[in-house]
Amino acid sequence: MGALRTPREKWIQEGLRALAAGGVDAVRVEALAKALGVTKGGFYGYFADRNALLENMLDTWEHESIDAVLQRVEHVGGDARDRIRLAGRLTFSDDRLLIELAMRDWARRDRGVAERLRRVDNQRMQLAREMIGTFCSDPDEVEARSLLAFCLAIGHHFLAAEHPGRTRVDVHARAADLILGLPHDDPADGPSSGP
Amino acid sequence: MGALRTPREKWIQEGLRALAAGGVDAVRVEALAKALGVTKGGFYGYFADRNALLENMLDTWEHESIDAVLQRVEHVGGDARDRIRLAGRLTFSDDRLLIELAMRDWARRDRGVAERLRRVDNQRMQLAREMIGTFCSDPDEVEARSLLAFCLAIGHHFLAAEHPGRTRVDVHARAADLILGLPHDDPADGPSSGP
DNA sequence: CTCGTTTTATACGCTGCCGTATAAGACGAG
DNA sequence: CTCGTCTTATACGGCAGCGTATAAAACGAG
Repeated sequence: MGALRTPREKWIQEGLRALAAGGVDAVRVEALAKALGVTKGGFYGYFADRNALLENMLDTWEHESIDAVLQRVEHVGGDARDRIRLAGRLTFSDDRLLIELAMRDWARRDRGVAERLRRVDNQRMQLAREMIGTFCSDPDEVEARSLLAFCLAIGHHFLAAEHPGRTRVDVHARAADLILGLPHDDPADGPSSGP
Repeated sequence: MGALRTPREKWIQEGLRALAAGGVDAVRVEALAKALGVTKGGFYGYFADRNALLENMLDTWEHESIDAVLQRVEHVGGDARDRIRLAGRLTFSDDRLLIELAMRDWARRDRGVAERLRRVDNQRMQLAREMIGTFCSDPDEVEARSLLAFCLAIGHHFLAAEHPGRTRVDVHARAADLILGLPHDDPADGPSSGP
């Protein structure tokens, strides 16, 4: 048997890279081939057409998004607040983030993509509920805080505003503390410690 | 002089519609022409090329986004919390929302768009700061709550997760109350009224 | 009505992309 | 080395979109 010089996975991987960089419309067979240093000759041996590649990209992404992150968070110890922060860092790590954002935009125009995203988001949301439920007893408030956590994690990447005199990281951290119900001293009070 | 049968504004308007429906890549001269019931013949009398149309679309959007909303909110009375909710409803009203979301995705890939979005978002964020500042004294917390307000308003449109037993509207309202510092009775307590 | 101006339709060449067909090349078995 | 198989390159036809050029049509002034 001959060797697989540029196997299926390469195409999918490159497809996800193109998706992250330029959205679905940037996933073009001939462009991927050039990026891989080959021509599209071999492509149609693995995929019926461009759409089949897109489906495979979605399968790969859905699988990895759910499994890779959730398992790691479960096998780690620590306080619920630490674990939800870890989950956030894992699911929105640099290499996954751009794909994530492109998927969300894609999902607004394609029902199939929206369905997959719904499955992934529901799993993540459930994780958030469990974590937040450990320190918040009102179920309605747990749901609201979970929604906020998610919207903060995603939304701040779509937000272009600046924070004069502060860094986005600091503001984000403070916002996260608000969601997680962690108190801060009011600077109008004394230098430290509350009542 | 002959009459303008399909003036500049028509092309821009149709361009924004296409942007909302399918993203930047869906803004195609010939497609817009067909949607307007004409051919692209007249297009190049108004615009040097497709890119010129995109620039004009951005100008129009930036101008309307800032002026239309901010002025209306200022000329209205009422409590700060009501006004920030009105601002949210205006800037993310149905007709503007889809354009808004498409812009945010576009901005991630085009520095010029990102710059315009930054200007718009900074104005809106400033409004949020002023509103929230009326009932929150710690500047860091004002900033964090403003960020949360914005992320909630934008982010929940990118979120596919569901809320079993609740509606998104209810959860969103509860989350908004959290940001605005409005208390809710804990259902674990008695049927009503706190201490 | 006639004419000139303004606006639109039509036709063209060009590029980029899709999917197919076929030839060339790499690789391992024997 | 030779052969067959698996993989890739090349060539093709087709479609869609851009921007240009030119002809046709609408419209208002006189």
